[in-house]
Amino acid sequence: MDPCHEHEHCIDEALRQGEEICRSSGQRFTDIRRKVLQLVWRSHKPAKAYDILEQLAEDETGAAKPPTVYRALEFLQDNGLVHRLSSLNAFIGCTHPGKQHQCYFLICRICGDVSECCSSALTRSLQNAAAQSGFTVESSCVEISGRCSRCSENPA
Amino acid sequence: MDPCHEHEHCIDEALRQGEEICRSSGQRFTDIRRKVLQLVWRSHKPAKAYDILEQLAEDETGAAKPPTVYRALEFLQDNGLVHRLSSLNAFIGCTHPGKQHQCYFLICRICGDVSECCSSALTRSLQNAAAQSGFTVESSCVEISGRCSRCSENPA
DNA sequence: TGAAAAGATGTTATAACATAACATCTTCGC
DNA sequence: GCGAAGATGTTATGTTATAACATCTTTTCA
Repeated sequence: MDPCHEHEHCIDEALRQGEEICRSSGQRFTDIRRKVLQLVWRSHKPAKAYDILEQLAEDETGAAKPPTVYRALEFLQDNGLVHRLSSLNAFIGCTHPGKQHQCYFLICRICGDVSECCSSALTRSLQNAAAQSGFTVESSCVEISGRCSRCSENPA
Repeated sequence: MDPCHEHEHCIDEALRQGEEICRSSGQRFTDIRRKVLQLVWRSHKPAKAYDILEQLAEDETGAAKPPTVYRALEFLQDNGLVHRLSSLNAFIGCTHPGKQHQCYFLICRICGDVSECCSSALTRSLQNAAAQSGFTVESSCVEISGRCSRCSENPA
Protein backbone atom coordinates (compact mmCIF):
# COMPACT_ATOMS: atom_id res chain seq x y z
CA MET A 1 0.00 0.00 0.00
CA ASP A 2 3.00 2.23 -0.06
CA PRO A 3 3.47 4.67 -2.85
CA CYS A 4 6.71 3.02 -3.80
CA HIS A 5 6.66 0.01 -6.05
CA GLU A 6 9.20 -2.02 -4.21
CA HIS A 7 9.32 -1.01 -0.63
CA GLU A 8 12.16 -3.44 0.05
CA HIS A 9 14.26 -1.05 -1.91
CA CYS A 10 13.45 1.82 0.45
CA ILE A 11 14.48 -0.26 3.41
CA ASP A 12 17.70 -1.47 1.85
CA GLU A 13 18.59 2.01 0.79
CA ALA A 14 17.91 3.38 4.27
CA LEU A 15 20.11 0.74 5.86
CA ARG A 16 22.85 1.35 3.36
CA GLN A 17 22.76 5.04 4.13
CA GLY A 18 22.78 4.37 7.84
CA GLU A 19 25.88 2.29 7.38
CA GLU A 20 27.51 4.90 5.20
CA ILE A 21 26.78 7.82 7.51
CA CYS A 22 28.08 6.00 10.54
CA ARG A 23 31.16 4.79 8.76
CA SER A 24 32.08 8.24 7.54
CA SER A 25 31.52 9.85 10.92
CA GLY A 26 33.27 7.16 12.92
CA GLN A 27 30.15 6.01 14.73
CA ARG A 28 28.80 2.52 15.19
CA PHE A 29 25.84 1.25 13.31
CA THR A 30 25.03 -1.34 15.93
CA ASP A 31 22.60 -4.17 15.67
CA ILE A 32 19.93 -2.37 17.65
CA ARG A 33 20.27 0.82 15.66
CA ARG A 34 20.03 -1.14 12.45
CA LYS A 35 16.95 -3.01 13.61
CA VAL A 36 15.21 0.13 14.82
CA LEU A 37 15.93 1.90 11.56
CA GLN A 38 14.58 -1.11 9.72
CA LEU A 39 11.41 -1.09 11.78
CA VAL A 40 10.90 2.62 11.29
CA TRP A 41 11.15 1.93 7.58
CA ARG A 42 8.64 -0.90 7.61
CA SER A 43 6.25 1.43 5.87
CA HIS A 44 5.81 5.05 4.98
CA LYS A 45 3.56 5.43 7.97
CA PRO A 46 4.87 6.92 11.17
CA ALA A 47 6.23 4.40 13.66
CA LYS A 48 5.48 4.74 17.35
CA ALA A 49 8.27 4.05 19.80
CA TYR A 50 6.31 1.49 21.75
CA ASP A 51 5.30 -0.35 18.58
CA ILE A 52 8.93 -0.60 17.62
CA LEU A 53 9.56 -1.90 21.09
CA GLU A 54 7.00 -4.67 20.64
CA GLN A 55 8.34 -5.62 17.27
CA LEU A 56 11.85 -5.77 18.66
CA ALA A 57 10.58 -8.10 21.35
CA GLU A 58 9.33 -10.52 18.71
CA ASP A 59 12.80 -10.91 17.25
CA GLU A 60 14.93 -10.69 20.33
CA THR A 61 15.48 -13.27 23.01
CA GLY A 62 15.32 -10.72 25.80
CA ALA A 63 12.60 -8.13 25.42
CA ALA A 64 13.94 -4.64 24.91
CA LYS A 65 12.93 -1.88 27.24
CA PRO A 66 11.91 1.70 26.42
CA PRO A 67 15.29 3.35 26.90
CA THR A 68 16.82 1.01 24.36
CA VAL A 69 14.42 2.10 21.69
CA TYR A 70 14.48 5.78 22.61
CA ARG A 71 18.25 5.77 22.60
CA ALA A 72 18.39 4.21 19.19
CA LEU A 73 15.81 6.66 17.89
CA GLU A 74 17.74 9.56 19.32
CA PHE A 75 20.91 8.35 17.66
CA LEU A 76 19.14 7.98 14.34
CA GLN A 77 17.63 11.43 14.68
CA ASP A 78 20.96 12.99 15.55
CA ASN A 79 22.38 11.46 12.43
CA GLY A 80 19.53 12.59 10.27
CA LEU A 81 18.27 9.11 9.55
CA VAL A 82 14.84 9.53 11.08
CA HIS A 83 12.61 12.44 11.95
CA ARG A 84 10.25 12.84 14.84
CA LEU A 85 6.76 14.02 14.04
CA SER A 86 5.72 15.90 17.10
CA SER A 87 2.11 16.22 16.09
CA LEU A 88 1.91 12.42 16.14
CA ASN A 89 4.48 11.43 18.73
CA ALA A 90 5.94 9.19 16.10
CA PHE A 91 8.97 8.66 13.92
CA ILE A 92 9.52 8.41 10.21
CA GLY A 93 12.51 7.48 8.13
CA CYS A 94 14.30 10.31 6.43
CA THR A 95 14.25 10.00 2.67
CA HIS A 96 17.45 11.89 2.05
CA PRO A 97 19.69 11.71 5.06
CA GLY A 98 23.05 13.31 4.94
CA LYS A 99 21.91 16.24 2.90
CA GLN A 100 21.40 19.37 4.90
CA HIS A 101 17.73 20.14 4.75
CA GLN A 102 14.83 21.90 6.29
CA CYS A 103 11.91 19.75 5.48
CA TYR A 104 8.22 19.53 6.03
CA PHE A 105 5.84 16.64 6.24
CA LEU A 106 2.62 15.86 4.47
CA ILE A 107 0.56 13.58 6.66
CA CYS A 108 -2.43 11.93 5.04
CA ARG A 109 -5.35 11.78 7.43
CA ILE A 110 -6.91 8.94 5.41
CA CYS A 111 -4.19 6.41 4.65
CA GLY A 112 -1.69 7.59 7.24
CA ASP A 113 1.21 7.81 4.83
CA VAL A 114 3.67 10.56 5.44
CA SER A 115 5.88 12.11 2.84
CA GLU A 116 8.81 14.30 3.47
CA CYS A 117 9.35 17.25 1.22
CA CYS A 118 11.73 20.10 0.78
CA SER A 119 10.80 23.37 -0.76
CA SER A 120 13.23 26.20 -0.86
CA ALA A 121 10.29 28.54 -1.46
CA LEU A 122 8.66 27.38 1.75
CA THR A 123 11.93 27.63 3.63
CA ARG A 124 12.33 31.17 2.36
CA SER A 125 8.78 32.11 3.33
CA LEU A 126 9.40 30.78 6.76
CA GLN A 127 12.62 32.73 7.15
CA ASN A 128 10.96 35.86 5.87
CA ALA A 129 7.96 35.54 8.09
CA ALA A 130 10.22 35.05 11.10
CA ALA A 131 12.52 37.87 10.05
CA GLN A 132 9.61 40.27 10.04
CA SER A 133 9.43 39.77 13.77
CA GLY A 134 13.18 40.01 14.12
CA PHE A 135 13.25 36.31 14.86
CA THR A 136 16.18 34.08 13.95
CA VAL A 137 15.17 30.59 12.90
CA GLU A 138 17.18 27.73 14.33
CA SER A 139 14.90 24.82 13.63
CA SER A 140 11.38 24.31 12.52
CA CYS A 141 8.63 21.81 12.74
CA VAL A 142 6.23 21.90 9.82
CA GLU A 143 3.64 19.16 9.76
CA ILE A 144 0.75 19.41 7.38
CA SER A 145 -2.26 17.22 7.72
CA GLY A 146 -4.74 16.57 4.93
CA ARG A 147 -5.36 14.25 2.01
CA CYS A 148 -2.67 12.80 -0.17
CA SER A 149 -3.20 12.67 -3.91
CA ARG A 150 -4.24 9.02 -3.98
CA CYS A 151 -6.75 9.50 -1.19
CA SER A 152 -8.15 12.55 -2.92
CA GLU A 153 -8.68 10.56 -6.11
CA ASN A 154 -10.41 7.71 -4.35
CA PRO A 155 -12.58 9.38 -1.76
CA ALA A 156 -13.82 7.02 0.91
CA MET B 1 9.37 40.07 31.24
CA ASP B 2 6.73 39.84 28.61
CA PRO B 3 7.02 41.88 25.48
CA CYS B 4 3.80 43.65 26.31
CA HIS B 5 3.90 46.65 28.58
CA GLU B 6 0.89 45.82 30.62
CA HIS B 7 0.28 42.15 30.59
CA GLU B 8 -2.87 42.54 32.67
CA HIS B 9 -4.36 43.99 29.57
CA CYS B 10 -3.63 40.82 27.58
CA ILE B 11 -5.34 38.74 30.21
CA ASP B 12 -8.38 40.96 30.45
CA GLU B 13 -8.70 41.08 26.73
CA ALA B 14 -8.46 37.31 26.45
CA LEU B 15 -11.15 36.82 29.08
CA ARG B 16 -13.37 39.36 27.42
CA GLN B 17 -13.00 37.56 24.12
CA GLY B 18 -13.70 34.23 25.75
CA GLU B 19 -16.88 35.66 27.15
CA GLU B 20 -17.86 37.18 23.86
CA ILE B 21 -17.21 34.06 21.81
CA CYS B 22 -19.18 31.87 24.17
CA ARG B 23 -22.03 34.30 24.38
CA SER B 24 -22.37 34.59 20.64
CA SER B 25 -22.21 30.84 20.11
CA GLY B 26 -24.52 29.94 22.96
CA GLN B 27 -21.89 28.15 24.99
CA ARG B 28 -21.02 28.55 28.62
CA PHE B 29 -17.92 30.33 29.76
CA THR B 30 -17.82 28.50 33.05
CA ASP B 31 -15.70 29.26 36.02
CA ILE B 32 -13.21 26.52 35.22
CA ARG B 33 -12.89 27.53 31.61
CA ARG B 34 -12.33 31.10 32.64
CA LYS B 35 -9.71 30.16 35.20
CA VAL B 36 -7.87 27.89 32.79
CA LEU B 37 -7.85 30.56 30.12
CA GLN B 38 -6.55 33.01 32.68
CA LEU B 39 -3.78 30.63 33.70
CA VAL B 40 -2.82 29.97 30.10
CA TRP B 41 -2.51 33.72 29.72
CA ARG B 42 -0.39 34.20 32.80
CA SER B 43 2.51 34.89 30.49
CA HIS B 44 3.47 34.62 26.87
CA LYS B 45 5.23 31.42 27.64
CA PRO B 46 3.60 28.10 26.88
CA ALA B 47 1.58 26.62 29.72
CA LYS B 48 1.75 22.92 30.51
CA ALA B 49 -1.44 21.12 31.41
CA TYR B 50 -0.11 19.79 34.68
CA ASP B 51 1.19 23.19 35.71
CA ILE B 52 -2.24 24.64 35.17
CA LEU B 53 -3.57 21.79 37.24
CA GLU B 54 -1.27 22.69 40.13
CA GLN B 55 -2.14 26.34 39.93
CA LEU B 56 -5.81 25.53 39.93
CA ALA B 57 -5.26 23.48 43.07
CA GLU B 58 -3.83 26.53 44.84
CA ASP B 59 -7.04 28.46 44.29
CA GLU B 60 -9.60 25.74 44.60
CA THR B 61 -10.83 24.02 47.70
CA GLY B 62 -10.85 20.61 46.04
CA ALA B 63 -7.86 19.90 43.88
CA ALA B 64 -8.75 19.51 40.24
CA LYS B 65 -7.86 16.36 38.39
CA PRO B 66 -6.35 15.99 34.93
CA PRO B 67 -9.57 15.49 32.97
CA THR B 68 -10.90 18.77 34.29
CA VAL B 69 -8.00 20.68 32.86
CA TYR B 70 -7.83 18.76 29.63
CA ARG B 71 -11.53 19.24 29.08
CA ALA B 72 -11.26 22.96 29.61
CA LEU B 73 -8.26 23.15 27.31
CA GLU B 74 -10.10 21.19 24.65
CA PHE B 75 -13.05 23.52 24.90
CA LEU B 76 -10.81 26.56 24.62
CA GLN B 77 -9.03 25.06 21.63
CA ASP B 78 -12.27 24.21 19.89
CA ASN B 79 -13.31 27.79 20.31
CA GLY B 80 -10.04 29.15 19.06
CA LEU B 81 -9.06 30.67 22.38
CA VAL B 82 -5.91 28.67 22.88
CA HIS B 83 -3.55 26.73 20.67
CA ARG B 84 -1.65 23.60 21.42
CA LEU B 85 2.05 23.56 20.61
CA SER B 86 2.77 19.99 19.81
CA SER B 87 6.51 20.40 19.78
CA LEU B 88 6.30 21.42 23.44
CA ASN B 89 3.23 19.56 24.70
CA ALA B 90 1.97 22.90 25.88
CA PHE B 91 -0.69 25.49 25.35
CA ILE B 92 -0.65 29.15 24.50
CA GLY B 93 -3.37 31.78 24.39
CA CYS B 94 -4.54 32.80 20.96
CA THR B 95 -3.91 36.45 20.28
CA HIS B 96 -6.74 36.88 17.84
CA PRO B 97 -9.45 34.35 18.49
CA GLY B 98 -12.55 34.46 16.42
CA LYS B 99 -10.78 35.35 13.25
CA GLN B 100 -10.26 32.49 10.89
CA HIS B 101 -6.56 31.95 10.64
CA GLN B 102 -3.75 29.63 9.82
CA CYS B 103 -1.02 30.67 12.11
CA TYR B 104 2.50 29.77 13.02
CA PHE B 105 4.48 30.11 16.17
CA LEU B 106 7.84 31.62 16.93
CA ILE B 107 9.27 29.94 19.99
CA CYS B 108 12.27 31.58 21.58
CA ARG B 109 14.74 29.01 22.80
CA ILE B 110 16.26 31.54 25.20
CA CYS B 111 13.45 33.31 27.01
CA GLY B 112 10.71 30.83 26.20
CA ASP B 113 8.29 33.41 24.89
CA VAL B 114 6.07 32.34 22.05
CA SER B 115 4.50 34.64 19.56
CA GLU B 116 1.75 33.76 17.20
CA CYS B 117 1.91 35.13 13.71
CA CYS B 118 -0.03 34.99 10.54
CA SER B 119 1.46 35.38 7.14
CA SER B 120 -0.58 34.95 4.04
CA ALA B 121 2.66 34.51 2.12
CA LEU B 122 3.60 31.61 4.32
CA THR B 123 0.15 30.12 4.08
CA ARG B 124 0.35 30.37 0.31
CA SER B 125 3.81 28.77 0.22
CA LEU B 126 2.52 25.95 2.32
CA GLN B 127 -0.47 25.39 0.07
CA ASN B 128 1.73 25.54 -3.01
CA ALA B 129 4.29 23.17 -1.63
CA ALA B 130 1.57 20.70 -0.73
CA ALA B 131 -0.20 21.14 -4.04
CA GLN B 132 2.96 20.15 -5.87
CA SER B 133 2.51 16.71 -4.37
CA GLY B 134 -1.20 16.73 -5.10
CA PHE B 135 -1.82 17.09 -1.40
CA THR B 136 -4.83 18.92 0.02
CA VAL B 137 -4.10 20.80 3.23
CA GLU B 138 -6.63 20.49 6.00
CA SER B 139 -4.64 21.73 8.94
CA SER B 140 -1.08 22.54 9.69
CA CYS B 141 1.29 22.78 12.54
CA VAL B 142 4.12 25.24 12.07
CA GLU B 143 6.36 25.76 15.05
CA ILE B 144 9.59 27.61 14.62
CA SER B 145 12.26 27.54 17.23
CA GLY B 146 15.05 30.07 17.49
CA ARG B 147 15.88 33.43 19.00
CA CYS B 148 13.43 36.26 19.40
CA SER B 149 14.54 39.79 18.61
CA ARG B 150 15.17 40.75 22.20
CA CYS B 151 17.24 37.67 22.88
CA SER B 152 19.22 38.28 19.70
CA GLU B 153 20.05 41.78 20.83
CA ASN B 154 21.15 40.71 24.28
CA PRO B 155 23.02 37.48 23.66
CA ALA B 156 23.56 35.45 26.79
C1' DT C 1 48.33 -8.05 25.27
C1' DG C 2 46.00 -6.09 28.54
C1' DA C 3 44.31 -2.22 31.20
C1' DA C 4 42.02 2.18 30.94
C1' DA C 5 38.71 4.96 28.54
C1' DA C 6 34.87 5.59 25.71
C1' DG C 7 30.81 4.07 23.99
C1' DA C 8 26.72 1.19 24.00
C1' DT C 9 23.26 -1.41 26.17
C1' DG C 10 20.70 -3.42 30.24
C1' DT C 11 17.75 -2.56 34.17
C1' DT C 12 14.84 -0.41 37.44
C1' DA C 13 12.03 2.97 38.50
C1' DT C 14 9.41 6.82 37.70
C1' DA C 15 8.16 11.17 35.42
C1' DA C 16 5.22 13.50 32.20
C1' DC C 17 1.31 13.66 29.26
C1' DA C 18 -3.40 12.25 28.21
C1' DT C 19 -7.96 9.86 28.06
C1' DA C 20 -11.78 6.23 28.90
C1' DA C 21 -15.70 5.29 31.47
C1' DC C 22 -19.04 6.19 34.48
C1' DA C 23 -21.20 9.05 38.43
C1' DT C 24 -23.01 13.32 39.82
C1' DC C 25 -24.26 17.94 39.60
C1' DT C 26 -25.94 22.27 37.19
C1' DT C 27 -28.35 24.79 33.93
C1' DC C 28 -31.84 25.60 30.64
C1' DG C 29 -36.17 25.23 28.29
C1' DC C 30 -40.65 24.22 28.90
C1' DG D 1 -40.63 21.23 38.93
C1' DC D 2 -39.01 18.11 35.53
C1' DG D 3 -36.52 16.16 31.91
C1' DA D 4 -32.71 16.82 28.69
C1' DA D 5 -28.37 18.54 27.79
C1' DG D 6 -24.25 20.04 29.23
C1' DA D 7 -20.53 20.35 32.55
C1' DT D 8 -17.79 18.61 36.10
C1' DG D 9 -16.17 15.01 39.50
C1' DT D 10 -13.89 10.64 40.18
C1' DT D 11 -11.42 6.53 39.46
C1' DA D 12 -8.52 4.19 36.95
C1' DT D 13 -5.44 3.49 33.46
C1' DG D 14 -3.16 4.16 28.97
C1' DT D 15 0.62 6.29 26.50
C1' DT D 16 4.96 8.58 25.88
C1' DA D 17 9.49 9.49 27.63
C1' DT D 18 13.57 9.86 30.69
C1' DA D 19 16.73 9.67 34.97
C1' DA D 20 20.07 7.08 37.20
C1' DC D 21 23.05 3.65 37.70
C1' DA D 22 24.97 -1.16 36.44
C1' DT D 23 27.12 -3.86 33.07
C1' DC D 24 29.06 -5.12 28.87
C1' DT D 25 31.73 -4.23 24.46
C1' DT D 26 34.87 -1.93 21.68
C1' DT D 27 38.69 0.89 20.95
C1' DT D 28 43.00 2.80 22.07
C1' DC D 29 47.50 2.83 23.04
C1' DA D 30 51.29 2.05 26.27
